[in-house]
Amino acid sequence: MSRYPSGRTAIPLPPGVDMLLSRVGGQRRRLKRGDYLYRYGAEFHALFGVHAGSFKTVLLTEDGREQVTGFHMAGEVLGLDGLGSEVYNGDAIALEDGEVIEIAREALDSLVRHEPLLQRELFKMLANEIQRERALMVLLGSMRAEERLAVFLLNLSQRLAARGYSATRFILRMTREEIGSLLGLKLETVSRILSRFQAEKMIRVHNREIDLYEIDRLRSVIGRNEARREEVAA
Amino acid sequence: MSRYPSGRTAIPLPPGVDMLLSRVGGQRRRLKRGDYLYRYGAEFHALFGVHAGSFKTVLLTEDGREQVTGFHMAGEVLGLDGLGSEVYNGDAIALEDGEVIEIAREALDSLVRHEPLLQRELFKMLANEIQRERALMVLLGSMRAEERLAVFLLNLSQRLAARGYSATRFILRMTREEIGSLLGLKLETVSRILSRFQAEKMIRVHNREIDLYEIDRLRSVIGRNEARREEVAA
DNA sequence: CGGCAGATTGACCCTCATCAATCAAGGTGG
DNA sequence: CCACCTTGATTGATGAGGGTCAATCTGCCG
Repeated sequence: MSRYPSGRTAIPLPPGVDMLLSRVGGQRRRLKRGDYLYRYGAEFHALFGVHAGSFKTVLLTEDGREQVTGFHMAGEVLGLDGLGSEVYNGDAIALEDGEVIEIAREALDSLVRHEPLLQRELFKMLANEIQRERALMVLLGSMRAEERLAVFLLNLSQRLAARGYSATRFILRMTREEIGSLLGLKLETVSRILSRFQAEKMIRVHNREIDLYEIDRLRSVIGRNEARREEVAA
Repeated sequence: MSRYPSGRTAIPLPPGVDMLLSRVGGQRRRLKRGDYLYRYGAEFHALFGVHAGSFKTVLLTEDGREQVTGFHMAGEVLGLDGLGSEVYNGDAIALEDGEVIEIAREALDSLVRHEPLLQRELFKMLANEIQRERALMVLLGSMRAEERLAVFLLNLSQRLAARGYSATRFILRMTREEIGSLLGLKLETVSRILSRFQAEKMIRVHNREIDLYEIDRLRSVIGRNEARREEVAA
């Protein structure tokens, strides 16, 4: 289960993504930090498998609000929500230089028709996205700031580890403001709580560099408030 | 495109749902208030089209949190997120007596294989669910309590109107606590804000009965805070 | 008629937003 | 190569919006 894919970067892809890319992977595209992968309202023409770098997806509302809906790294697929509609429903922006593989809608459509397995895989990916967002809803709806940050750090750590990177030492690719936007907090709050975690010796923060010293204690931050009502059921 | 599927109540179904039900609709099932339509972790065997009544979907987390993820009425389809996995990922519970139409996975699988249109429809429904949840994320992440309730009331009103019911007068099928759970607020806050809206003569509340007197003012509650930073772009 | 779940309202307090000052790190142009 | 400027991060002081605790009220059902 634990592998050290060393190499330039031998990234273990999730099986579904792997299948998708090997069958319908097309054009590659390089992006520089700040580049838009796609924009809100643009015609949906392809999914994108992230090959290198990281991205944020942003949702814009009519009334001028904007909110980060996720950070995405190698091995993840962007644009899924466009599948059902004709346009992209938000922006996707590179947080650093990166590269994606296009999965053209056409190629997808025709292949999916003849490949039940692939079709199943797509449904699964859509469903996973729904799951991911529900988890965020719970976070936004019921967690206090400390818990949100703990979840955020642990989630990042876990995803990086799954890709063969260190689970305890990594670089944040996004600003405090972007983190705050995802978590429903202001950047000052994000900053303060990271500092607090550091003061409590659970982590070390220096700008974008993060060291997780005590993952267990970090984990125990989650749910250390809020009435735990059950414990023992009648 | 617009059809009025008979019945005592002429409920205009969304076209996708209509198609789905007419092609793969199977067993009907009656439920009483409080009954579970499906439970977290149960094997996924069918989607459900709501034919009458209303339901709440609830997400449960490992650490004992639970959160309402949506309220659903006639014409909506439940269980979509199970498509990609083998189990249901939350509970669905009847808020009042109701009836659903089962769409068995088997029937679905085989028919979808030969029906690109139906397949497309399913993708669209999944994508819509993602959209719906993103909207909730923005609500939870960036709106104040008043705004959340305004959005909630307007959304309910609009969905009821789309089904042929009054847009200005309706009965809430859920408790204050359930509303709060969806909106990330405590029931006391929900109650207070409804009272405030009433004091400002925008609505009338009496327990579960709601009258929307001034939909426009209610609409203007949304976004009447929060720095509107652009207005005129450079 | 009594009991109970749900709703309302009040008082108080805590968390987080807001406003603001300072600091650190890059990038750029001289 | 260094001074300058900009962007992002940190930290403090203050206050408001909701959470929490608690009392009361209202239907509703047995």
